[in-house]
Amino acid sequence: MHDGAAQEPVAGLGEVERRVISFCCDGVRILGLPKSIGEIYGLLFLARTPLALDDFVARLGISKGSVSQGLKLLRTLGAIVEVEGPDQRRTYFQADLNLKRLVGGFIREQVRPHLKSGDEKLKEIAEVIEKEEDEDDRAFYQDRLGKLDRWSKQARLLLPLLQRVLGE
Amino acid sequence: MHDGAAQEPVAGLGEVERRVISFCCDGVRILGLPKSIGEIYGLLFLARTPLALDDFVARLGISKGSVSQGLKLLRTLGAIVEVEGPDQRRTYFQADLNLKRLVGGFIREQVRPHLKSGDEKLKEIAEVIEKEEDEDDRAFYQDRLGKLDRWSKQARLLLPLLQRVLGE
DNA sequence: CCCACCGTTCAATTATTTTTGAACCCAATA
DNA sequence: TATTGGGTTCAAAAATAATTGAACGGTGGG
Repeated sequence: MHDGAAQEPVAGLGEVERRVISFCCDGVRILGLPKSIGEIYGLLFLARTPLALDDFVARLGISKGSVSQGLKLLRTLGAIVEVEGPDQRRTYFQADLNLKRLVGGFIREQVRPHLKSGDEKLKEIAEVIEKEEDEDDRAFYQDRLGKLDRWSKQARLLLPLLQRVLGE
Repeated sequence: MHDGAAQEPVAGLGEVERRVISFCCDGVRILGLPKSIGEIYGLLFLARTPLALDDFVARLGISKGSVSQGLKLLRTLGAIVEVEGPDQRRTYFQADLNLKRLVGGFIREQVRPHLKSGDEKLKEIAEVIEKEEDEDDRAFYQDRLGKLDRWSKQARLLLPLLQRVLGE
């Protein structure tokens, strides 16, 4: 799949920044998010003052569109938060350094919806199996579906646990 | 990103099979694996007898190359297992229905390597920070790096717990 | 009420990942 | 030792995802 090596260097940044940003890119990659998200979060994570859209464009060298979308996603995840800044007309952001909230946001926005739609699919499958004529087939399918149901339940059970363990 | 809807129908299969396979595709997608992996696992999950490479090619309508690679990955994950079959010359497989082993394999093969290389990156960053001249900058960077270190440790801590909770 | 500027949107482009299929290797068989 | 058939490999093609940039909407200041 992806091998974790070889990242194009990010221009106009100090070495620590470049490396931390690269680390964040790896991190969001594992979560299935695009690199630009990692760059934006990484830069903000190391920023001593709030940053606004144009700061990301200038320092990371990525487009306004990408930054706008990235900030939107990170905001809905709760990974960054809007704050006041020097220029009244701009929207400034700070990184939220609380891991618990970060994980919570990711689960809420990216994981739960999948589990939910998965559950609906399982229900539909159960209905289809009901209609199966052959007794043996029906029993076999029901057994297998039971497995899937249990797996899905365990996955859902896991989430609160996950949040608790990662609680700051 | 991906929205969980709209899957092209799989030909030559019963409705239950099609649906379960689609469910498996969603599942592996969440884990960041390609659709073909989900198709292969799904078909095998519903198979009453062991299947060999050509069975997957014929029933799923995907190429020999994809099936070969998919079986290889699923085998290293421990999600499927080689078994004897009617034709001595072929290699047959069965799905492993034990969730614990499945999760264990995924963590071992897909998660741990990332955490490991992440740790190495953090060590390198620490070294770079040491060289920072400015006292304030160094302190600030060290604080932030501490955060990342803690997060990385918590992620690693999580894995055994995960396996325990999902233990059949 | 107009202008200037910040941020959003989305069709087109670019980058990345996945799949294909033909060439190949190897073992079993004749 | 040639042949056949199962399985692997990998370069090329196809599919998918991410990024760009130009056009647009809205807001605050003049």
